[in-house]
Amino acid sequence: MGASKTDEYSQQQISLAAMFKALGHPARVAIIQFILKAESCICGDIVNELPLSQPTVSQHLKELKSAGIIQGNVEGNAICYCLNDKTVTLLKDYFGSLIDQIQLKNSNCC
Amino acid sequence: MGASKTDEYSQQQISLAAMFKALGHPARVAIIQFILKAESCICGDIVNELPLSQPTVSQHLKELKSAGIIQGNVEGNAICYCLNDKTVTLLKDYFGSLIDQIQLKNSNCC
DNA sequence: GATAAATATCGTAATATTGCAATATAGAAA
DNA sequence: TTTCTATATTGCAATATTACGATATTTATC
Repeated sequence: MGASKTDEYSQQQISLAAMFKALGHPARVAIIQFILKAESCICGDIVNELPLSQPTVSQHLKELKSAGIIQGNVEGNAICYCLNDKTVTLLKDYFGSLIDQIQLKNSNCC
Repeated sequence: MGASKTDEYSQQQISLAAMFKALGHPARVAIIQFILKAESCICGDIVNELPLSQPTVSQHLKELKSAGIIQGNVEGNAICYCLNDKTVTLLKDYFGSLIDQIQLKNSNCC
């Protein structure tokens, strides 16, 4: 097949996986880090920072955006990309509760 | 092309992305949650829990293992899969520092 | 050793991802 | 309205992922 059986999992599992997947590429990690580090988050600056062509960066931005991790706003004839605080909070909470469970259990039985 | 240009990123970006990628599938999120929830982490129990065939589950386990997120130990003629605390701690620290930066900046400029 | 049970690997089909050149679109400025 | 600049989309090739049946491997038990 090749397609994943997304109808067999909980909604929480699906969205958690989708957020992780969006972060699961070095270019996209680099984009997030750049947005955090830089003064501005203008698309063109991100393109200049990464070792990828403009269309490829645009595609990665689109993926981060459709996963809800970033958002883009028109700013003159450029686009300003920023983190979507709501999704980041959600991810932090999901991930945090996983970590809490791990630490409660000290669960390495092997 | 299709292959990612992994030689163009920092080691930290590459490993962070690899860990996120390993978690970026609902089946693998479900596996982690099951290992956390269940008393045991026997491979066969995971296979029974998931809506996937044994070979497919085995493949997902292999991916989690090669990303360092879980480890497997032989236990009789079964295999006991558990979280790898070291990697989980690493992931938590990486991710935590991302979150810290986000909260310091309150960085949505758009 | 032979058999059974648990897990891994192989082979392969279907689909998704990654990357880029070429082109399209949108807004600013002339 | 033409032109320039910034970004998005399209089309396509290369590669990776997902899934499973068939089969191999491993370990326990007889």
